[in-house]
Amino acid sequence: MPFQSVDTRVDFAAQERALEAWWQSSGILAKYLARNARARRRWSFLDGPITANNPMGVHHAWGRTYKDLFCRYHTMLGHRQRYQNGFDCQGLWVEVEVEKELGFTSKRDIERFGIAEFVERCKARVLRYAAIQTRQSLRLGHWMDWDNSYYTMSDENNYSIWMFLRRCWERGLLYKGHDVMPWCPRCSTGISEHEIVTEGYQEVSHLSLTVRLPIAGRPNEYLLVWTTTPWTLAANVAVAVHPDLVYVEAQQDGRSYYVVRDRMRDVLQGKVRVARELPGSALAGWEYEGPFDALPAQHGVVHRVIPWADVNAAEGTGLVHIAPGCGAEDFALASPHNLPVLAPIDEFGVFTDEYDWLRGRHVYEVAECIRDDLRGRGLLYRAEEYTHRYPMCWRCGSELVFRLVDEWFISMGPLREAMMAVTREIRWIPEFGLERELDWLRNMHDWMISKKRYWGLALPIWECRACGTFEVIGSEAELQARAIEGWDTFAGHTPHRPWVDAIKVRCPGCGAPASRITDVGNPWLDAGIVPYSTLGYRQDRRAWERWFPADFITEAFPGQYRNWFYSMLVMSTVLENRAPYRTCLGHAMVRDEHGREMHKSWGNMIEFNDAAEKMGADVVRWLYAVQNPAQPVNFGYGPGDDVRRRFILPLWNVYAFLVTYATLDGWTPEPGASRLAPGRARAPRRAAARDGAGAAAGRSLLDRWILSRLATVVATARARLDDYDVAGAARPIERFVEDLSVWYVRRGRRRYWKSEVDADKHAAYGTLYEVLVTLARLLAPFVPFLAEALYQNLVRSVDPAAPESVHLCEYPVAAWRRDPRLEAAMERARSLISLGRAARNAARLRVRQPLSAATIAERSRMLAAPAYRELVEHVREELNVKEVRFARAVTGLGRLEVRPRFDLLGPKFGGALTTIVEALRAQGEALLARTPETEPYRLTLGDGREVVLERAEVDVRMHWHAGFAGAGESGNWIALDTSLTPSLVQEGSARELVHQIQQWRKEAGLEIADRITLYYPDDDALADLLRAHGEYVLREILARDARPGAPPDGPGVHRKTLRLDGREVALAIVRGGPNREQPSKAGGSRGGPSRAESLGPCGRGYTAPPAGTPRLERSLLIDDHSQARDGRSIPDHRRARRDGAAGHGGFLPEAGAPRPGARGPGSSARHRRQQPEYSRPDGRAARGRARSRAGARRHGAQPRTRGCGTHRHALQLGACVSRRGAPRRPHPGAGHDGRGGGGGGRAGAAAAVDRRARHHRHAPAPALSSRARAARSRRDRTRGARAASRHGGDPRHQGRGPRRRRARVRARDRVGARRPRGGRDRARVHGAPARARRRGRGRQGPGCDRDPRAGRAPGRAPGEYVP
RNA sequence: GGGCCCUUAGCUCAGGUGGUUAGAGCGCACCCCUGAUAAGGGUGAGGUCCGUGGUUCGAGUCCACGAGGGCCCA
Repeated sequence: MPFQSVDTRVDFAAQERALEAWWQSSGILAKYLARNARARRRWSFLDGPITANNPMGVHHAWGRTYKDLFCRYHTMLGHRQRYQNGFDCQGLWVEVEVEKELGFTSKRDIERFGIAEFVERCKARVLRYAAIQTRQSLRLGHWMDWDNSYYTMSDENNYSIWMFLRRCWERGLLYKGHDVMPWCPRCSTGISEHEIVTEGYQEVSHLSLTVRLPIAGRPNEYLLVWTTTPWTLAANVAVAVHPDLVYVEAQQDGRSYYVVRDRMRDVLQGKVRVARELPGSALAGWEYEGPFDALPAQHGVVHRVIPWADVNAAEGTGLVHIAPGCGAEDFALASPHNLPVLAPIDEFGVFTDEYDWLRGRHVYEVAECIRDDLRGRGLLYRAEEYTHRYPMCWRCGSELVFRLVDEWFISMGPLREAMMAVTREIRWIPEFGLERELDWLRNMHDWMISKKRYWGLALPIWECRACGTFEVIGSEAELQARAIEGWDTFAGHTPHRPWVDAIKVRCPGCGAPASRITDVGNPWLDAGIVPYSTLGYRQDRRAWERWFPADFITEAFPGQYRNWFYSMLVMSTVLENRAPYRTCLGHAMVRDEHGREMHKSWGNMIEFNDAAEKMGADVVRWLYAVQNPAQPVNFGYGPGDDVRRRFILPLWNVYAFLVTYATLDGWTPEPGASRLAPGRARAPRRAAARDGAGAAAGRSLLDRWILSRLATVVATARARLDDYDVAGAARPIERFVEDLSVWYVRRGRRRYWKSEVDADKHAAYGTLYEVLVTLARLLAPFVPFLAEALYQNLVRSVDPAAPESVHLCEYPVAAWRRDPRLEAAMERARSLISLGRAARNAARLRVRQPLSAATIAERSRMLAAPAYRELVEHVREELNVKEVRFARAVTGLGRLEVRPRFDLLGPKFGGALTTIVEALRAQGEALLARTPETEPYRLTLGDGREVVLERAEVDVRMHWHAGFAGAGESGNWIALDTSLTPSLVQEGSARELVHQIQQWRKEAGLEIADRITLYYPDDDALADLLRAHGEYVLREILARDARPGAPPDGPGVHRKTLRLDGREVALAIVRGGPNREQPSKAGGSRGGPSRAESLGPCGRGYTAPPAGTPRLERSLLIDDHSQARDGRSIPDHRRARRDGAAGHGGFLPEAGAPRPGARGPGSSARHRRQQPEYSRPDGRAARGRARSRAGARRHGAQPRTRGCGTHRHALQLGACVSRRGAPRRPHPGAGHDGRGGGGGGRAGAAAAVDRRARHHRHAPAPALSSRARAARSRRDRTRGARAASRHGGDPRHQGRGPRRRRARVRARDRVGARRPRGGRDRARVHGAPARARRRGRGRQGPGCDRDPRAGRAPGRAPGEYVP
């Protein structure tokens, strides 16, 4: 059965939905889960539970991509797994959302509503969102055993925590503590320290009071204290001073105020007089009258001044109001100073009975009353608004207060060392995770595990009201055994409030009935127990051991070092003193595509469902896969589109290419080839043997190269995935796909087009097929949908016996022969092609013009080996030359010039320089030839002396012989023979004609398969061209015939005057015409020589689509973009390109004729007519040209001229690239970009000349005139200033010149001449110490005369550097 | 105040254990190709690798100090 046709314009999201449906209907997921059910080797993954409280976001998709990827990878390796997903169910975050649903504002609402009903609502919400998240995860392609997810609200999870707490209690780690802690009055709960994250603080404005407190026994003397929380004054018991700071007694209006000296001017308004200075220690021990001594709670409190080292003089008065019941630091002072602790507010933030007139008032609303009361009693010094950062409730946004509470804690001190030891056993990725975790452990406080809420773990602590004894119940069985009442109420319910609260047990101390404390547990207990609860620890210890510890966990690391990673460490250390996981991969946060945090309110949040539908899940996954997990990812539709264009589309197009041509050729893989991916796990060796089995005969070097690359990338991917390095695997795969697309397929294309079916074509199909099938398996864990789409068509459609899904296959092994030499040689060939193109660019020789030869001079002579002749053939074809030769040395193609660096040698040799210059001129080439690459030059002077020149101290440049243009890099050169023979020119003209007619065909609206007849002027020189190349031309343009003379009138006749070789040629094409032949790729001229081959290098092998071209091919080939298919608008720049192509395809329209696509009066074609020097005989494609000219006009540049012009036939083109250089376009700096021209005028012009001179890569830089030097100096100042302005005007940045210059030097090296040594060498000033040398390097070049370091440099004439 | 991390092109980022001339994508300029075409390719411009000092034959990379930013803790 043949392949299914492939659309290159696939809707990936729709395809993903279809595949998901197919997986569902075919039960593939179930088969995947069962695939390794009996495997001996296990891989244990433990899922960090996702909070099932809202739909999942794109940030969850990052971790879920990792989770799914590694599970799939290990599945394909044949490892048995549990595939269990987890949902986090209990906790305040769920309560908050349910409260919102019900419109509640406080805990009282919940109690009125009924705890039982409220808890049921919480459960229902969790189940609802768990289902939603499950669906979303499946959309992401996240395959887990979704019917077997764990829920932290399950009985097993809760009872496992009971077991853990019981163990803590038995070890004496559990205690009830009093603490002053951040408290949310609205939620009526304490907020643990690690819940007050940075975002938990906000800028708010509070009423701040400065209060004077009368000192006992010192009439008219007052302590001045300052507070931003007036309500805490009611609980004041002390004032703290720093014993070592200097305080003053300041007199004002007949009163004395004590305040720290440094703050006196800020605190005291108006005139003051300093009576004396005294250390804080002198104040300590003084007693004073409290601000609210009349309140019942304050009865008997003696207010004292106490010393405290943490007092500072940065704000306030230097005297700190202390209320131990209202602040954590204050509370810490209570015990050492024996201070009473007053707790003024209840759990709702309301003042208690002992606060008299404040009783019943809310802490949020008393600031003004307190101010007024103090003012009325003459104690207020000042009141003002004060803005500061203040902690807020992370759930409801209410301001937190500090409150004295009873809470339950696990003491961490005894666990600290053990936990740190356990932590060190774990592999942390990124590595700094270890330090972060250890740092947290070093600093961790006792863990507060209680919360005064409703929906959560029922802490199994039963406390006796009578005697205060408490105990911890460790299991449901124990609870039943111990229950003395309430069991009937509880039985049949989950261990949650309110049902479990009904149970009473007998106090072991006094025998009285003890009740459960009403607190629920910290939710991190719920998540931390899962290495035990989900693996059956309580049921079967041996079964548990098979999965414990987890091989791998992964979550977002901000937060989890102190949350999930941490709570698992605590619980596992207590229970088993073992690490609960072996490898912990943390990843950073998701930000928007501009790097900003995502916030709903900022409008830059992307919903997961939107991302999946707009980008596709594979794009989302790949975007995460290539990301460095340690760095925040910038997520958005822009980056998603990058992924699509960069990776997904090229891969898809290669796949479509194979399928299209294989279908046309009727090619199918050999029977063995489709068995590449068996479904059952097998020993790696056998898999390896099979992966390499397709190594058929007839494979070209190109085939062997791509298979070698494939083997390399497969090996890399496996090694990186084994090391939990996703990006390390994904990035090389992406590079491989690029190689496959832009090199293997592009270079190999004609092998698929050609008519005959031979071994080479089989090898081409077989190789590309093997690569793609392997890629499908390689990519299956990364992009499961795309991989499946490829696999289903490439494998399943031709081999029903193959595994049903790519996800049931084995992961590929690197079985093909790796040939590093071949890979290196191919790199070399590609590099030489790139250099050759650069040379063509520089010589203004478009690729369409064939040249006679290219000559390669290679340092290591890698390509000259007979075995690599095929690679040379690629070079030849890509560069469109008739022949590639090898030269022993590049010196035969040009003259190497060795020039001294006057700026460096001058200071070194002084007057002797002239003899050195002469010697260099005389023996330069010989010197280069005999000096090994890494050694300095030893130059013999005329008088017989030898001097040693560092490689940096000379410039080496290449002057190509006339008729050559070349480029080199790293000792490898390629030179093009630019001489044109009439025959070459004619061949180029033929291709030019074809090119123009092809454009015309498009413009005329001809279908790609339409046949035409060409009519041409009888007496024109075109006849010669057609005589020589007619067959080629006709074939290319799909013409049945070319006829001299005028065409008949009638429909389907198109006339046009083309511009060819500087002449205007009036042509006509007519659709249809006499039927001369029916060439057909599928069945036509098979057996004859392939068109591509018969044409030689200039024939690009145009094979006509057959008469009955199948629909599938047409969908791929037909060039009809007149309508956007789905109504999407074409981006402007693309439309411009399209219009440009249709409107003026490199020829001149007839005079006066309106041109389709012309865009207004300034359009390029008209401009061209008015500026004949623009006319180009070669008719190069005009799109970019038109744009560039438009751009040039905008920038006021002159039209460029071309020296070769219409006489190009007769010219030896080498003249254009002779040592004086071809006429050039202006240097971009000379006005195009508005940069270099600066202020215009003479200086600007001189600067432009200077730059242009330097742009002449083959021309030695002229010694600069003093005027040019001055001009450059001015220009450099401008540039420096501009650079400085980019850096906020910092003059340190002005010396940017050297960098720029180095870049220019490099560019020159590449194209024109090469100085075969490193830039670092250049800095090796003889005898100078390293540091000075580095400075020396930085000194050369423009801008250095303003370099503050320049004065320290040995002298350099500013104009002497060589650009 | 302590710990950890970051700072490389206009933007976003790569750059094991020190080693030729620091790279990619996007953007920009120019060009090519027109059978992957709502594409593709090439060439080029653009860098004080945050700064200073040190170690070293050699530092983007190692060390110290400093600056700015982020996270965590106090």
